Amino acid sequence: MAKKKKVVVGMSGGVDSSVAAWLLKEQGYEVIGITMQIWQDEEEQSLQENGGCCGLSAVEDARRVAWQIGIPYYVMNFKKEFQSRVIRYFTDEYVCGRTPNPCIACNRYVKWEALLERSLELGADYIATGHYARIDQLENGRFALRTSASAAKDQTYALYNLTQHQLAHTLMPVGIYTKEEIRMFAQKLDLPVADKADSQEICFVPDHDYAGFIRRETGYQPEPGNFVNREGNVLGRHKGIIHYTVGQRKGLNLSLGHPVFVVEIRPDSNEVVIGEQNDVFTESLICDKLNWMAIDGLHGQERQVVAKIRYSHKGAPCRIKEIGADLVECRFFEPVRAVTPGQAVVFYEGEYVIGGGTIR
RNA sequence: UGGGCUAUAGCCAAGCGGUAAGGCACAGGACUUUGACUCCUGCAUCUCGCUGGUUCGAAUCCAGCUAGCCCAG
Repeated sequence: MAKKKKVVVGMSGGVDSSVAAWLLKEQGYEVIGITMQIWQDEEEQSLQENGGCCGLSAVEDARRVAWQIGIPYYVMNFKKEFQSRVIRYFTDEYVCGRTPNPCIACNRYVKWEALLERSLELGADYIATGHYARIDQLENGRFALRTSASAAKDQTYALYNLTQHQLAHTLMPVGIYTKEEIRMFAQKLDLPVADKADSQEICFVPDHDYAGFIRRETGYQPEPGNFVNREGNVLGRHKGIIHYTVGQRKGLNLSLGHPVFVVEIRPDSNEVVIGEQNDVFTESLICDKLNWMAIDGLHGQERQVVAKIRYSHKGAPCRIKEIGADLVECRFFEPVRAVTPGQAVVFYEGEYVIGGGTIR
């Protein structure tokens, strides 16, 4: 009798990963539940009612779910990895005038790199999560993310940076279902987390004050500077570049009679450039730190793809081509709003992620 | 210290005797596993620079005062 494949499921305490664990058990895997402790202080559980994707309310909920489903459950400490690969990256990027996406870094380096390696060491064959995405092995032998069966809840964007090795050892059992279906599973199973709200906001900044977090975390003191328009005229004073991102309207405290937006952040001169709605649209971008998925590179070829430039972007058709080593230019057919340095751009062909990079 | 103009919420600004539009900003909420965007709601009631007066009734008319701007000195 064939030995059961062993899967470690990362359980956040939310509905999705809870149902994922159950689905895998139903499918005949030997399932082990793990919650990754990544940022909280143990005593800090009090403020956890809302939880993040990685909250610690988390542990209580996940433990109960695991017990209910009948799988072993453990908590593993990944604070060190999270600190160096997510929090430091996050604060560094803002200080440099860029806008990081911590979830993407967390996925690649913590949820996968760290959890997968430890799981493999423990004899697991796969790790699994509750992400709304699918993984297929293509004819060319490569593994690629495929959009979730329900377009309304697709999380491939945040996962574009996974490696071939990581994808080869990953299962995402909820990717073929809709959120509603997952909740129904949870209700039928009478899981305590069936009605838990979706996570949102940066999990390690529950009060939404990320600038305050950067100050407390690093001791960095934001330096006030000028808001300028494209002609270089000073429009007002800003609170320090970490408070802003391209496309931002709120919080500028600029009353010019009509809405204005951040169009550029200049860390060297400590200026934040302000423009009109139109000024925030551009028709091209350049990205680096590429990660190829369905293909292993462009090899000098141009390709027409659909690119998403932020998590909630519907995607825009464009043409991509290499313009240097680890450098791709992306030209959109129609201007896109608020291309933001530091954010990821992810390329899709049909339902597959072919790759992506970091906007520079 | 001659003449003229203007003083309405944080900013801009409607209003022209009948019981304070709108925009921006701001706040709260929705949306969202990042930051944003977007949407919804709220936002002048011993109130319209101050003090009096006319009137049933004034931000709107009158007088004086104060402040700022412009022209002439």
